[in-house]
Amino acid sequence: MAKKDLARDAWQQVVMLFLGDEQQERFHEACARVGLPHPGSLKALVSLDDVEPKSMRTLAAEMRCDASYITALVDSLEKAGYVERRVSDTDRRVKLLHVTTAGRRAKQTARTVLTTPPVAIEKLTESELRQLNALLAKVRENTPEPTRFTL
Amino acid sequence: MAKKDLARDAWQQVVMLFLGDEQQERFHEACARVGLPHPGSLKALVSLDDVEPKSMRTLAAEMRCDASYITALVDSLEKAGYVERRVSDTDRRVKLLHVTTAGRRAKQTARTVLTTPPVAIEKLTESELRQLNALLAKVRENTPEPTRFTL
DNA sequence: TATTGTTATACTCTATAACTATA
DNA sequence: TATAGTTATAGAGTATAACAATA
Repeated sequence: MAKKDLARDAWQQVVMLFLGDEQQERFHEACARVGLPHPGSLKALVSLDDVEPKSMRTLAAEMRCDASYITALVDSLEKAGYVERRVSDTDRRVKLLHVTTAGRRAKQTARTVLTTPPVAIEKLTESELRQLNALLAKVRENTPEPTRFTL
Repeated sequence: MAKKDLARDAWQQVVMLFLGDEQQERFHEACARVGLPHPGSLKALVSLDDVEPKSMRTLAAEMRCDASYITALVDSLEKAGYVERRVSDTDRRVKLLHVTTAGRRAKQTARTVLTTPPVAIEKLTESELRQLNALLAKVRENTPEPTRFTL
């Protein structure tokens, strides 16, 4: 088989695995666990850095959604006590989003739910898992722009 | 590292790869290419079998959504000429969804878009790709219920 | 009476446009 | 004048409830 087809096959299997495991339902479960209303707000929380605050605008760009929606998302995050808006010292138009301690805890909980592997993966042997990890790590190293958010 | 953690790591990498590659945008692109209004209708089309017709109810159960929404999705698929509703011979309440020739072509187009691998995967060597494929195939063999839809 | 599919309707998620405050 | 964020509003996507036809 041509190399191109091998690559396509590999990705096809990833897609099917992912859709088959219903990661979408995982996302909803994670929302329920941390008490957030919808996946958007959770994605926003996960997109924020624990120590380096981002402006609303930056977050909107990263999430590729409208700024007005970010307002709504951050409202729910603030209501849950997971982030604080603080006016920037250098530009008073800008609001910086600080993740609170509770926010960090919530992220950790979400991370645990989202990265729970499907049973099929756990059935691999230890050495197979090591191989798989090594290959996936290599793929991620090759990724041009690193993932927008880190789990 | 414990085996459990290796499995979690592997899955975490899959999740990040998948989200990083913006498979969601892929889905929208595939919709545009085959002229369907939204991901829901494309997912419905891809969930249908080319030869074995399914009832609306069955499709609703598989897609885990309300029957009334299936009505809307199938409306758009029928408008695009990709499926036909045919009343069942054995139960006249039931409508069976037949994929048309144009529908099969559309599925093939969508498949091509959705399985296009991210560049990072294409950078692996041929032997690494073979290894990755073999491991992923093994994972999919272990999957308890086979994926709802096959790309 | 129970079930399949449809219609009418309402709710949730997300975007566009108009607005306020600051630069 | 241009930019950051908010508010008001509208649109898309999805569900719930009531309904018609068939079982």
